[in-house]
Amino acid sequence: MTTHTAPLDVPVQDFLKALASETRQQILLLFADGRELTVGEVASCCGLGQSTTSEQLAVLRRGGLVTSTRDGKLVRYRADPATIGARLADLQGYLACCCPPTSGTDSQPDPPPSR
Amino acid sequence: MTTHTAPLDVPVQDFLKALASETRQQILLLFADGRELTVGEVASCCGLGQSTTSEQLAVLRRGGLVTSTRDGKLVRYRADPATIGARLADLQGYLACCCPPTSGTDSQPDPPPSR
DNA sequence: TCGTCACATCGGGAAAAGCCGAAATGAAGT
DNA sequence: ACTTCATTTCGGCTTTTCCCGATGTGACGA
Repeated sequence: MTTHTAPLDVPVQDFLKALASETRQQILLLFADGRELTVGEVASCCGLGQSTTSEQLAVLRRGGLVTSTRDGKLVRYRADPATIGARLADLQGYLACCCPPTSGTDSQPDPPPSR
Repeated sequence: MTTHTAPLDVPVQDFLKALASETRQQILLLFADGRELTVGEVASCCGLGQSTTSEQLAVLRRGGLVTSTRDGKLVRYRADPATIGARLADLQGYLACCCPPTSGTDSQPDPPPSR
């Protein structure tokens, strides 16, 4: 019942870690509107090395943000909306223990910043 | 209007970075149910040094997850549900460009995990 | 089989994050 | 004014993350 201090499961941790990088955020945006991209395409779009891109995509995949499939000698990456939604819901559940009655699902326009 | 690759604003970045640390996740759980805690209390609960705890709490505050107020010589920290909700909503909006129709806005308790 | 192309994995160097103890700040109380 | 106590800020060390070039792996075509 009450969301009693559960240490936040690993998939959600990987989700957050994957998201907590400006480079990976940038990469993720390339997959907007269900676009599919290869490693090389992502690399040249971001100006990153090929190996770096492969690694970052692996982190995103571990975080459940993208999936990959082989297509010949290419590997196509795309966003994984289902898992993203699931992780997001898990995160909300985790944070619910801290924001009890605030209708946490709603979007507040602009609460005055504290600093 | 279409979710055109917007680079994710800084407050949300700070939110994600604050959340992407096991230590800070653990700290955050201490504030469940609207509990208020001082730096020293958090430190002894987590087994961290006081200076470390102060720094981590500062990161959480920058991320909009907690707020602080002085109370005499103590500083009381508590969760900031309003800002948390707002950042969460921003994050959902950001991710919406990748998860188009997945009912990402809804908070369902138990979506079957994909792994 | 051999070569090639796309990607993954492997060392390694630079930058950032995490943690600590020590010193500085701020707010009481004496 | 001085002391005390909680917190913050300051060096510094250790660990992790980020990025790269080089090497390994798997798939295709000649």
